[in-house]
Amino acid sequence: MPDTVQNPHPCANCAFYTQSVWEPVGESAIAALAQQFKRRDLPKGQTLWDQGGENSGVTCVSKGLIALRSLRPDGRSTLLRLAYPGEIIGIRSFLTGRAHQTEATALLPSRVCVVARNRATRVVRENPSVLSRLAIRCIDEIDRNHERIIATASLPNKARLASLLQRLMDAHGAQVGDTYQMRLPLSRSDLADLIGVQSETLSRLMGRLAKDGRFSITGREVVMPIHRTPRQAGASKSAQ
Amino acid sequence: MPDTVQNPHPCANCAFYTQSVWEPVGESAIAALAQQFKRRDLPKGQTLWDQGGENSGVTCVSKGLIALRSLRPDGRSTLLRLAYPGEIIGIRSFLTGRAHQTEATALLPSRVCVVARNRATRVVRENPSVLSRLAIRCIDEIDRNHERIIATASLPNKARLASLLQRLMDAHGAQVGDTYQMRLPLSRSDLADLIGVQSETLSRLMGRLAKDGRFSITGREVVMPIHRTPRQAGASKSAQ
DNA sequence: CGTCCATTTGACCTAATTCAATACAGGTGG
DNA sequence: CCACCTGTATTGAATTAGGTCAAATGGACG
Repeated sequence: MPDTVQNPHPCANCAFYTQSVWEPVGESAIAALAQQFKRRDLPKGQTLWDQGGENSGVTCVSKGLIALRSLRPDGRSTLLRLAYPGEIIGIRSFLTGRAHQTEATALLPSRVCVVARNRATRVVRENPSVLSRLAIRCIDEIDRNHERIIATASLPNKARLASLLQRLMDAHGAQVGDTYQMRLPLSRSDLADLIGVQSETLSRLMGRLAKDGRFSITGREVVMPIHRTPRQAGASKSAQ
Repeated sequence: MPDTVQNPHPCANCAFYTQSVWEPVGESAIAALAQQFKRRDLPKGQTLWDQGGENSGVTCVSKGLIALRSLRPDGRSTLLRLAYPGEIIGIRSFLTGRAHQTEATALLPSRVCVVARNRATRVVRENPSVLSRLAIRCIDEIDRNHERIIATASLPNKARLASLLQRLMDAHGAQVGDTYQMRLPLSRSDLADLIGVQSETLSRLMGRLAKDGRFSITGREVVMPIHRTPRQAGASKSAQ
Protein backbone atom coordinates (compact mmCIF):
# COMPACT_ATOMS: atom_id res chain seq x y z
CA MET A 1 0.00 0.00 0.00
CA PRO A 2 2.15 2.87 -1.21
CA ASP A 3 1.44 6.14 0.43
CA THR A 4 2.72 9.30 -1.13
CA VAL A 5 3.00 11.23 2.05
CA GLN A 6 4.45 8.56 4.29
CA ASN A 7 6.62 6.79 1.77
CA PRO A 8 9.38 8.82 0.16
CA HIS A 9 10.35 5.92 -2.13
CA PRO A 10 10.41 7.22 -5.71
CA CYS A 11 8.43 4.20 -6.88
CA ALA A 12 5.89 4.54 -4.10
CA ASN A 13 3.19 5.89 -6.36
CA CYS A 14 3.79 3.38 -9.09
CA ALA A 15 1.17 0.73 -9.67
CA PHE A 16 3.99 -1.81 -9.80
CA TYR A 17 5.63 -0.69 -6.59
CA THR A 18 5.55 -4.00 -4.77
CA GLN A 19 7.16 -5.71 -7.75
CA SER A 20 9.65 -2.95 -8.41
CA VAL A 21 13.27 -4.00 -8.44
CA TRP A 22 13.91 -0.99 -6.22
CA GLU A 23 11.27 -1.86 -3.67
CA PRO A 24 13.69 -3.61 -1.28
CA VAL A 25 15.91 -0.56 -0.99
CA GLY A 26 16.32 0.35 2.68
CA GLU A 27 15.44 3.75 4.06
CA SER A 28 19.01 4.90 4.15
CA ALA A 29 19.38 4.46 0.40
CA ILE A 30 16.03 5.81 -0.65
CA ALA A 31 17.27 9.36 -0.70
CA ALA A 32 20.26 8.36 -2.82
CA LEU A 33 17.95 6.49 -5.15
CA ALA A 34 15.48 9.34 -5.45
CA GLN A 35 18.23 11.77 -6.25
CA GLN A 36 19.15 10.15 -9.55
CA PHE A 37 15.69 8.98 -10.42
CA LYS A 38 14.42 10.53 -13.65
CA ARG A 39 11.04 10.17 -15.28
CA ARG A 40 10.98 10.64 -18.98
CA ASP A 41 8.00 10.95 -21.26
CA LEU A 42 8.28 9.65 -24.78
CA PRO A 43 5.94 10.53 -27.61
CA LYS A 44 4.90 7.70 -29.87
CA GLY A 45 7.68 6.73 -32.22
CA GLN A 46 10.46 8.26 -30.16
CA THR A 47 13.71 6.35 -29.78
CA LEU A 48 14.83 5.84 -26.20
CA TRP A 49 18.22 4.48 -27.15
CA ASP A 50 19.98 3.23 -30.23
CA GLN A 51 21.55 -0.11 -30.81
CA GLY A 52 25.22 0.24 -29.96
CA GLY A 53 24.55 3.11 -27.58
CA GLU A 54 25.83 3.29 -24.06
CA ASN A 55 23.68 2.22 -21.16
CA SER A 56 22.53 5.11 -19.07
CA GLY A 57 21.04 3.23 -16.17
CA VAL A 58 18.27 0.91 -15.13
CA THR A 59 15.12 1.72 -17.06
CA CYS A 60 11.66 0.74 -15.98
CA VAL A 61 8.65 1.14 -18.23
CA SER A 62 5.99 3.00 -16.34
CA LYS A 63 3.41 3.68 -19.04
CA GLY A 64 2.87 2.83 -22.69
CA LEU A 65 4.72 0.27 -24.75
CA ILE A 66 8.36 0.00 -25.72
CA ALA A 67 9.66 -2.07 -28.62
CA LEU A 68 13.12 -3.58 -28.46
CA ARG A 69 14.47 -4.45 -31.85
CA SER A 70 17.68 -5.74 -33.21
CA LEU A 71 18.80 -4.09 -36.43
CA ARG A 72 20.69 -6.38 -38.73
CA PRO A 73 23.51 -5.43 -41.04
CA ASP A 74 21.30 -6.19 -44.05
CA GLY A 75 19.00 -3.37 -43.03
CA ARG A 76 16.20 -5.57 -41.82
CA SER A 77 15.28 -5.92 -38.19
CA THR A 78 13.84 -8.34 -35.70
CA LEU A 79 11.42 -7.20 -33.05
CA LEU A 80 12.70 -9.03 -30.01
CA ARG A 81 10.42 -7.82 -27.31
CA LEU A 82 7.45 -5.69 -26.40
CA ALA A 83 8.01 -4.19 -22.96
CA TYR A 84 4.94 -3.28 -20.94
CA PRO A 85 4.60 -1.14 -17.81
CA GLY A 86 6.34 -2.66 -14.83
CA GLU A 87 9.03 -4.26 -16.95
CA ILE A 88 12.72 -3.44 -16.87
CA ILE A 89 14.56 -2.83 -20.12
CA GLY A 90 18.25 -2.46 -20.89
CA ILE A 91 19.13 -4.75 -18.04
CA ARG A 92 21.84 -6.58 -19.95
CA SER A 93 23.85 -3.53 -20.83
CA PHE A 94 23.46 -2.32 -17.27
CA LEU A 95 24.74 -5.50 -15.67
CA THR A 96 27.52 -6.10 -18.17
CA GLY A 97 28.52 -2.54 -19.00
CA ARG A 98 28.31 -3.36 -22.69
CA ALA A 99 26.66 -1.29 -25.40
CA HIS A 100 22.95 -1.77 -25.99
CA GLN A 101 22.28 -4.79 -28.17
CA THR A 102 18.90 -3.50 -29.21
CA GLU A 103 17.18 -0.30 -30.16
CA ALA A 104 14.35 0.87 -27.92
CA THR A 105 11.47 2.90 -29.31
CA ALA A 106 8.08 3.86 -27.98
CA LEU A 107 5.17 2.31 -29.87
CA LEU A 108 2.70 4.30 -27.82
CA PRO A 109 3.08 7.50 -25.82
CA SER A 110 5.12 6.17 -22.95
CA ARG A 111 6.87 7.02 -19.74
CA VAL A 112 9.99 5.42 -18.37
CA CYS A 113 11.79 5.82 -15.06
CA VAL A 114 15.56 5.73 -15.18
CA VAL A 115 17.97 5.37 -12.31
CA ALA A 116 21.29 6.68 -13.55
CA ARG A 117 23.94 4.08 -13.99
CA ASN A 118 26.46 5.11 -11.37
CA ARG A 119 23.84 5.51 -8.74
CA ALA A 120 22.09 2.30 -9.72
CA THR A 121 25.37 0.42 -9.53
CA ARG A 122 25.97 1.67 -6.05
CA VAL A 123 22.46 0.96 -4.83
CA VAL A 124 22.63 -2.55 -6.28
CA ARG A 125 25.95 -3.20 -4.62
CA GLU A 126 24.59 -2.14 -1.27
CA ASN A 127 21.30 -4.00 -1.66
CA PRO A 128 21.76 -7.60 -2.73
CA SER A 129 18.02 -8.12 -2.81
CA VAL A 130 17.81 -5.60 -5.63
CA LEU A 131 20.30 -7.68 -7.57
CA SER A 132 18.24 -10.69 -6.81
CA ARG A 133 15.19 -9.03 -8.31
CA LEU A 134 17.16 -8.02 -11.36
CA ALA A 135 18.20 -11.64 -11.80
CA ILE A 136 14.56 -12.67 -11.72
CA ARG A 137 13.86 -10.17 -14.47
CA CYS A 138 16.61 -11.78 -16.50
CA ILE A 139 14.99 -15.12 -15.96
CA ASP A 140 11.67 -13.71 -17.13
CA GLU A 141 13.43 -12.70 -20.31
CA ILE A 142 14.88 -16.18 -20.71
CA ASP A 143 11.43 -17.65 -20.24
CA ARG A 144 9.98 -15.36 -22.89
CA ASN A 145 12.76 -16.27 -25.30
CA HIS A 146 12.40 -19.98 -24.73
CA GLU A 147 8.70 -19.74 -25.29
CA ARG A 148 9.33 -17.94 -28.53
CA ILE A 149 11.97 -20.41 -29.72
CA ILE A 150 9.67 -23.31 -28.97
CA ALA A 151 6.72 -21.64 -30.62
CA THR A 152 8.76 -20.90 -33.72
CA ALA A 153 9.81 -24.51 -33.95
CA SER A 154 6.46 -26.05 -33.25
CA LEU A 155 3.64 -23.82 -34.42
CA PRO A 156 2.90 -22.77 -37.98
CA ASN A 157 3.13 -19.07 -38.70
CA LYS A 158 -0.60 -18.68 -38.89
CA ALA A 159 -1.07 -20.07 -35.40
CA ARG A 160 1.71 -17.90 -34.02
CA LEU A 161 0.13 -14.83 -35.54
CA ALA A 162 -3.24 -15.78 -34.08
CA SER A 163 -1.78 -16.11 -30.62
CA LEU A 164 0.12 -12.85 -30.99
CA LEU A 165 -3.08 -11.03 -31.91
CA GLN A 166 -4.81 -12.66 -28.98
CA ARG A 167 -2.10 -11.46 -26.62
CA LEU A 168 -2.26 -7.98 -28.05
CA MET A 169 -6.00 -8.01 -27.63
CA ASP A 170 -5.62 -9.12 -24.03
CA ALA A 171 -3.26 -6.24 -23.41
CA HIS A 172 -4.85 -3.48 -25.46
CA GLY A 173 -8.42 -4.54 -26.14
CA ALA A 174 -11.67 -3.46 -24.59
CA GLN A 175 -14.98 -5.24 -24.65
CA VAL A 176 -17.55 -3.49 -26.83
CA GLY A 177 -20.86 -5.30 -26.98
CA ASP A 178 -20.12 -8.89 -27.82
CA THR A 179 -16.75 -8.08 -29.35
CA TYR A 180 -13.30 -7.12 -28.22
CA GLN A 181 -11.77 -4.19 -29.99
CA MET A 182 -8.37 -2.60 -30.07
CA ARG A 183 -6.23 -0.23 -31.99
CA LEU A 184 -3.21 -2.25 -33.06
CA PRO A 185 -0.08 -0.70 -31.53
CA LEU A 186 2.11 -2.23 -34.23
CA SER A 187 2.56 -1.72 -37.94
CA ARG A 188 2.21 -4.67 -40.28
CA SER A 189 5.93 -4.90 -40.74
CA ASP A 190 6.43 -4.91 -36.97
CA LEU A 191 4.00 -7.79 -36.73
CA ALA A 192 5.89 -9.53 -39.51
CA ASP A 193 9.19 -8.98 -37.69
CA LEU A 194 7.68 -10.37 -34.52
CA ILE A 195 6.64 -13.67 -36.02
CA GLY A 196 9.58 -13.80 -38.38
CA VAL A 197 8.02 -13.62 -41.85
CA GLN A 198 7.99 -11.15 -44.72
CA SER A 199 5.38 -8.43 -44.61
CA GLU A 200 3.71 -9.84 -47.72
CA THR A 201 3.35 -13.17 -46.01
CA LEU A 202 1.99 -11.43 -42.95
CA SER A 203 -0.61 -9.72 -45.05
CA ARG A 204 -1.74 -13.05 -46.48
CA LEU A 205 -1.80 -14.67 -43.06
CA MET A 206 -3.97 -11.86 -41.76
CA GLY A 207 -6.27 -12.38 -44.69
CA ARG A 208 -6.54 -16.07 -43.96
CA LEU A 209 -7.25 -15.51 -40.28
CA ALA A 210 -9.88 -12.93 -41.12
CA LYS A 211 -11.48 -15.32 -43.59
CA ASP A 212 -11.63 -17.88 -40.81
CA GLY A 213 -13.72 -15.41 -38.86
CA ARG A 214 -11.20 -14.89 -36.10
CA PHE A 215 -11.41 -11.11 -36.39
CA SER A 216 -11.90 -8.28 -38.82
CA ILE A 217 -9.44 -5.49 -39.33
CA THR A 218 -9.46 -2.15 -41.08
CA GLY A 219 -6.24 -0.22 -40.88
CA ARG A 220 -5.21 -0.73 -37.29
CA GLU A 221 -8.68 -1.18 -35.85
CA VAL A 222 -9.26 -4.79 -34.89
CA VAL A 223 -12.61 -6.29 -33.94
CA MET A 224 -12.67 -9.80 -32.57
CA PRO A 225 -15.86 -11.70 -31.83
CA ILE A 226 -16.01 -13.20 -28.34
CA HIS A 227 -16.02 -16.94 -28.74
CA ARG A 228 -17.39 -19.25 -26.09
CA THR A 229 -14.99 -21.89 -27.38
CA PRO A 230 -11.46 -21.07 -26.29
CA ARG A 231 -9.21 -19.82 -29.07
CA GLN A 232 -7.50 -22.74 -30.67
CA ALA A 233 -4.58 -22.19 -32.97
CA GLY A 234 -5.42 -22.85 -36.58
CA ALA A 235 -8.28 -25.19 -35.78
CA SER A 236 -11.20 -23.38 -37.34
CA LYS A 237 -12.04 -24.12 -40.92
CA SER A 238 -13.67 -21.44 -43.01
CA ALA A 239 -17.40 -22.00 -43.50
CA GLN A 240 -17.17 -21.71 -47.28
CA MET B 1 46.53 -19.87 -10.36
CA PRO B 2 44.70 -22.60 -8.52
CA ASP B 3 46.87 -24.63 -6.24
CA THR B 4 45.55 -27.88 -4.86
CA VAL B 5 47.55 -27.81 -1.72
CA GLN B 6 47.21 -24.15 -0.84
CA ASN B 7 43.70 -23.59 -2.08
CA PRO B 8 40.96 -25.61 -0.44
CA HIS B 9 38.31 -24.18 -2.78
CA PRO B 10 36.40 -27.09 -4.30
CA CYS B 11 36.70 -25.55 -7.77
CA ALA B 12 40.41 -24.87 -7.36
CA ASN B 13 41.44 -27.68 -9.66
CA CYS B 14 38.90 -26.88 -12.30
CA ALA B 15 40.12 -25.46 -15.57
CA PHE B 16 37.37 -22.86 -15.29
CA TYR B 17 38.18 -21.83 -11.74
CA THR B 18 38.71 -18.15 -12.38
CA GLN B 19 35.37 -17.92 -14.15
CA SER B 20 33.53 -20.12 -11.67
CA VAL B 21 30.48 -18.57 -10.11
CA TRP B 22 31.85 -19.83 -6.79
CA GLU B 23 35.26 -18.28 -7.21
CA PRO B 24 34.44 -15.13 -5.19
CA VAL B 25 33.43 -17.13 -2.14
CA GLY B 26 35.42 -15.93 0.86
CA GLU B 27 37.55 -18.24 2.95
CA SER B 28 35.01 -18.47 5.69
CA ALA B 29 32.42 -19.96 3.36
CA ILE B 30 34.70 -22.27 1.44
CA ALA B 31 34.35 -25.03 3.96
CA ALA B 32 30.58 -24.72 3.88
CA LEU B 33 30.65 -24.79 0.10
CA ALA B 34 32.95 -27.79 -0.07
CA GLN B 35 30.78 -29.71 2.28
CA GLN B 36 27.79 -29.86 -0.06
CA PHE B 37 29.79 -29.99 -3.26
CA LYS B 38 29.16 -33.18 -5.21
CA ARG B 39 30.77 -34.36 -8.39
CA ARG B 40 28.72 -36.66 -10.51
CA ASP B 41 29.76 -38.68 -13.53
CA LEU B 42 27.22 -39.32 -16.23
CA PRO B 43 27.55 -41.96 -18.91
CA LYS B 44 26.52 -40.93 -22.39
CA GLY B 45 22.76 -40.81 -22.72
CA GLN B 46 22.08 -40.50 -19.00
CA THR B 47 19.41 -38.08 -17.84
CA LEU B 48 20.55 -35.61 -15.22
CA TRP B 49 17.07 -34.32 -14.50
CA ASP B 50 13.65 -34.51 -16.04
CA GLN B 51 11.47 -31.70 -17.19
CA GLY B 52 9.15 -30.85 -14.30
CA GLY B 53 11.62 -32.18 -11.75
CA GLU B 54 12.72 -30.29 -8.71
CA ASN B 55 15.92 -28.31 -8.72
CA SER B 56 18.59 -29.88 -6.60
CA GLY B 57 21.13 -27.10 -6.63
CA VAL B 58 23.49 -25.16 -8.81
CA THR B 59 24.97 -27.43 -11.45
CA CYS B 60 28.16 -26.71 -13.33
CA VAL B 61 29.27 -28.76 -16.30
CA SER B 62 32.82 -29.88 -15.73
CA LYS B 63 33.36 -32.33 -18.58
CA GLY B 64 31.48 -33.59 -21.59
CA LEU B 65 28.34 -32.14 -23.13
CA ILE B 66 24.86 -31.71 -21.73
CA ALA B 67 21.75 -31.20 -23.83
CA LEU B 68 18.85 -29.18 -22.47
CA ARG B 69 15.63 -29.93 -24.24
CA SER B 70 12.06 -28.94 -23.85
CA LEU B 71 9.59 -31.76 -24.35
CA ARG B 72 6.34 -30.66 -25.87
CA PRO B 73 2.92 -32.08 -25.17
CA ASP B 74 2.73 -33.40 -28.74
CA GLY B 75 5.66 -35.69 -28.01
CA ARG B 76 8.18 -33.77 -30.03
CA SER B 77 10.97 -31.80 -28.48
CA THR B 78 13.14 -28.77 -29.00
CA LEU B 79 16.81 -28.82 -28.19
CA LEU B 80 17.27 -25.49 -26.49
CA ARG B 81 20.89 -25.56 -25.52
CA LEU B 82 24.15 -27.44 -25.61
CA ALA B 83 26.01 -26.84 -22.36
CA TYR B 84 29.78 -27.15 -22.45
CA PRO B 85 32.29 -27.41 -19.59
CA GLY B 86 32.41 -24.29 -17.48
CA GLU B 87 28.74 -23.50 -18.05
CA ILE B 88 26.04 -23.46 -15.41
CA ILE B 89 22.79 -25.29 -16.04
CA GLY B 90 19.51 -25.28 -14.15
CA ILE B 91 20.06 -21.73 -13.03
CA ARG B 92 16.48 -20.67 -13.57
CA SER B 93 14.94 -23.29 -11.36
CA PHE B 94 17.56 -22.56 -8.74
CA LEU B 95 16.92 -18.83 -8.62
CA THR B 96 13.16 -19.09 -8.85
CA GLY B 97 12.54 -22.31 -6.95
CA ARG B 98 10.38 -23.56 -9.80
CA ALA B 99 10.45 -26.97 -11.40
CA HIS B 100 12.93 -27.58 -14.20
CA GLN B 101 11.60 -26.28 -17.52
CA THR B 102 13.87 -28.54 -19.48
CA GLU B 103 15.25 -32.04 -19.46
CA ALA B 104 19.01 -32.41 -19.13
CA THR B 105 20.80 -35.37 -20.66
CA ALA B 106 24.45 -36.15 -21.33
CA LEU B 107 25.32 -36.36 -25.02
CA LEU B 108 28.85 -37.47 -24.17
CA PRO B 109 30.30 -39.06 -21.05
CA SER B 110 30.16 -36.09 -18.73
CA ARG B 111 30.83 -34.82 -15.27
CA VAL B 112 28.90 -32.17 -13.39
CA CYS B 113 29.53 -30.48 -10.06
CA VAL B 114 26.48 -29.74 -7.96
CA VAL B 115 26.22 -27.49 -4.94
CA ALA B 116 23.13 -28.62 -3.08
CA ARG B 117 20.31 -26.15 -3.13
CA ASN B 118 20.07 -25.20 0.52
CA ARG B 119 23.76 -24.67 0.82
CA ALA B 120 23.95 -22.82 -2.46
CA THR B 121 21.14 -20.54 -1.37
CA ARG B 122 22.97 -19.68 1.81
CA VAL B 123 26.30 -19.11 0.12
CA VAL B 124 24.67 -16.88 -2.47
CA ARG B 125 22.91 -14.87 0.20
CA GLU B 126 26.17 -14.29 2.00
CA ASN B 127 28.16 -13.54 -1.14
CA PRO B 128 26.49 -11.00 -3.40
CA SER B 129 29.30 -11.31 -5.90
CA VAL B 130 28.26 -14.91 -6.49
CA LEU B 131 24.78 -13.70 -7.30
CA SER B 132 26.29 -11.16 -9.58
CA ARG B 133 28.12 -13.91 -11.47
CA LEU B 134 24.96 -15.94 -11.69
CA ALA B 135 23.21 -12.93 -13.20
CA ILE B 136 25.94 -12.72 -15.83
CA ARG B 137 25.31 -16.35 -16.68
CA CYS B 138 21.66 -15.52 -17.16
CA ILE B 139 22.63 -12.75 -19.49
CA ASP B 140 24.81 -15.15 -21.44
CA GLU B 141 21.76 -17.30 -21.89
CA ILE B 142 19.72 -14.31 -23.06
CA ASP B 143 22.45 -13.49 -25.55
CA ARG B 144 22.45 -17.03 -26.90
CA ASN B 145 18.69 -16.99 -27.23
CA HIS B 146 18.62 -13.64 -28.99
CA GLU B 147 21.24 -14.83 -31.40
CA ARG B 148 19.17 -17.87 -32.13
CA ILE B 149 15.95 -15.94 -32.58
CA ILE B 150 17.66 -13.54 -34.96
CA ALA B 151 19.34 -16.32 -36.86
CA THR B 152 16.05 -18.16 -37.23
CA ALA B 153 14.41 -15.05 -38.61
CA SER B 154 17.20 -14.01 -40.93
CA LEU B 155 19.17 -17.00 -42.16
CA PRO B 156 17.86 -19.84 -44.32
CA ASN B 157 17.93 -23.26 -42.75
CA LYS B 158 20.83 -24.40 -44.85
CA ALA B 159 23.01 -21.54 -43.65
CA ARG B 160 22.01 -22.15 -40.05
CA LEU B 161 22.91 -25.80 -40.35
CA ALA B 162 26.25 -24.91 -41.88
CA SER B 163 27.08 -22.61 -39.02
CA LEU B 164 25.94 -25.17 -36.48
CA LEU B 165 28.24 -27.77 -38.00
CA GLN B 166 31.04 -25.26 -38.00
CA ARG B 167 30.52 -24.54 -34.33
CA LEU B 168 30.40 -28.23 -33.52
CA MET B 169 33.60 -28.73 -35.48
CA ASP B 170 35.24 -25.89 -33.56
CA ALA B 171 34.23 -27.53 -30.31
CA HIS B 172 34.76 -31.20 -31.12
CA GLY B 173 36.96 -31.37 -34.17
CA ALA B 174 40.63 -32.13 -34.53
CA GLN B 175 42.90 -31.32 -37.43
CA VAL B 176 43.92 -34.41 -39.39
CA GLY B 177 46.17 -33.64 -42.34
CA ASP B 178 44.46 -30.89 -44.28
CA THR B 179 41.05 -31.67 -42.87
CA TYR B 180 39.13 -31.22 -39.65
CA GLN B 181 37.40 -34.27 -38.35
CA MET B 182 34.95 -34.98 -35.60
CA ARG B 183 32.55 -37.52 -34.35
CA LEU B 184 29.19 -35.80 -34.27
CA PRO B 185 27.91 -35.68 -30.69
CA LEU B 186 24.31 -35.36 -31.88
CA SER B 187 21.86 -37.57 -33.68
CA ARG B 188 20.23 -36.36 -36.86
CA SER B 189 16.99 -35.67 -35.10
CA ASP B 190 18.82 -33.63 -32.45
CA LEU B 191 20.38 -31.58 -35.21
CA ALA B 192 16.95 -31.15 -36.74
CA ASP B 193 15.53 -30.03 -33.39
CA LEU B 194 18.33 -27.57 -33.01
CA ILE B 195 17.69 -25.75 -36.25
CA GLY B 196 13.96 -26.29 -36.07
CA VAL B 197 13.18 -28.46 -39.08
CA GLN B 198 11.93 -32.00 -39.65
CA SER B 199 14.51 -34.73 -39.70
CA GLU B 200 13.79 -35.47 -43.36
CA THR B 201 14.51 -31.87 -44.18
CA LEU B 202 17.68 -32.06 -42.16
CA SER B 203 18.79 -35.06 -44.13
CA ARG B 204 18.26 -33.23 -47.38
CA LEU B 205 20.03 -30.13 -46.13
CA MET B 206 23.01 -32.27 -45.12
CA GLY B 207 23.00 -33.76 -48.58
CA ARG B 208 22.99 -30.33 -50.18
CA LEU B 209 25.81 -29.06 -48.00
CA ALA B 210 27.85 -32.17 -48.73
CA LYS B 211 27.22 -31.74 -52.44
CA ASP B 212 28.53 -28.19 -52.11
CA GLY B 213 31.76 -29.71 -50.85
CA ARG B 214 31.48 -28.26 -47.36
CA PHE B 215 32.13 -31.62 -45.72
CA SER B 216 31.57 -35.32 -46.07
CA ILE B 217 29.82 -37.43 -43.52
CA THR B 218 29.39 -41.15 -42.92
CA GLY B 219 27.30 -42.05 -39.92
CA ARG B 220 28.52 -39.62 -37.31
CA GLU B 221 32.02 -39.17 -38.68
CA VAL B 222 32.42 -35.77 -40.27
CA VAL B 223 35.35 -34.69 -42.41
CA MET B 224 35.62 -31.05 -43.38
CA PRO B 225 38.22 -29.71 -45.77
CA ILE B 226 40.15 -26.72 -44.47
CA HIS B 227 39.26 -23.78 -46.66
CA ARG B 228 41.51 -20.78 -47.02
CA THR B 229 38.39 -18.77 -47.85
CA PRO B 230 36.39 -18.19 -44.70
CA ARG B 231 33.19 -20.23 -44.49
CA GLN B 232 30.37 -18.25 -45.97
CA ALA B 233 26.80 -19.25 -45.43
CA GLY B 234 25.21 -20.69 -48.55
CA ALA B 235 27.54 -18.89 -50.89
CA SER B 236 29.27 -21.79 -52.62
CA LYS B 237 27.69 -23.17 -55.76
CA SER B 238 28.27 -26.78 -56.67
CA ALA B 239 30.87 -27.15 -59.39
CA GLN B 240 28.61 -29.15 -61.71
C1' DC C 1 -6.87 16.92 -54.63
C1' DG C 2 -2.71 15.04 -55.17
C1' DT C 3 1.48 12.98 -52.72
C1' DC C 4 3.73 9.67 -50.09
C1' DC C 5 4.01 5.72 -47.54
C1' DA C 6 2.00 1.48 -45.87
C1' DT C 7 -0.42 -2.34 -47.25
C1' DT C 8 -2.33 -5.63 -50.27
C1' DT C 9 -2.49 -8.53 -54.35
C1' DG C 10 -0.67 -11.29 -58.20
C1' DA C 11 2.47 -14.44 -60.46
C1' DC C 12 6.18 -17.17 -60.14
C1' DC C 13 9.57 -19.92 -57.92
C1' DT C 14 12.01 -22.28 -54.25
C1' DA C 15 11.98 -24.57 -49.91
C1' DA C 16 9.84 -27.35 -46.46
C1' DT C 17 6.31 -30.71 -44.88
C1' DT C 18 4.06 -34.94 -45.15
C1' DC C 19 3.56 -39.72 -45.73
C1' DA C 20 5.34 -43.79 -47.43
C1' DA C 21 8.97 -46.69 -48.73
C1' DT C 22 13.58 -48.03 -48.64
C1' DA C 23 18.35 -48.38 -47.01
C1' DC C 24 21.59 -48.74 -43.36
C1' DA C 25 24.01 -49.66 -38.87
C1' DG C 26 24.58 -51.91 -34.69
C1' DG C 27 23.61 -55.50 -32.06
C1' DT C 28 21.78 -60.62 -30.94
C1' DG C 29 21.40 -65.28 -31.24
C1' DG C 30 21.89 -69.27 -33.97
C1' DC D 1 29.97 -65.95 -39.95
C1' DC D 2 25.53 -65.14 -41.14
C1' DA D 3 20.62 -64.19 -40.76
C1' DC D 4 17.80 -61.38 -38.40
C1' DC D 5 15.89 -57.51 -35.96
C1' DT D 6 15.33 -52.77 -34.49
C1' DG D 7 15.90 -48.21 -34.40
C1' DT D 8 18.00 -44.55 -37.26
C1' DA D 9 18.65 -42.37 -41.52
C1' DT D 10 17.78 -41.47 -46.33
C1' DT D 11 15.02 -41.05 -50.52
C1' DG D 12 10.90 -40.24 -53.39
C1' DA D 13 6.64 -38.05 -54.83
C1' DA D 14 3.04 -35.01 -54.02
C1' DT D 15 1.43 -30.99 -51.65
C1' DT D 16 1.63 -26.71 -49.27
C1' DA D 17 3.75 -22.72 -47.46
C1' DG D 18 6.71 -18.99 -47.87
C1' DG D 19 9.91 -15.89 -50.45
C1' DT D 20 10.60 -12.52 -54.14
C1' DC D 21 9.71 -9.01 -57.31
C1' DA D 22 6.50 -6.06 -59.36
C1' DA D 23 2.29 -3.77 -59.62
C1' DA D 24 -2.00 -1.95 -57.70
C1' DT D 25 -4.59 -0.16 -53.96
C1' DG D 26 -5.67 2.50 -49.98
C1' DG D 27 -5.18 5.94 -46.25
C1' DA D 28 -3.40 9.83 -43.92
C1' DC D 29 -2.21 14.32 -44.42
C1' DG D 30 -0.72 18.59 -46.19
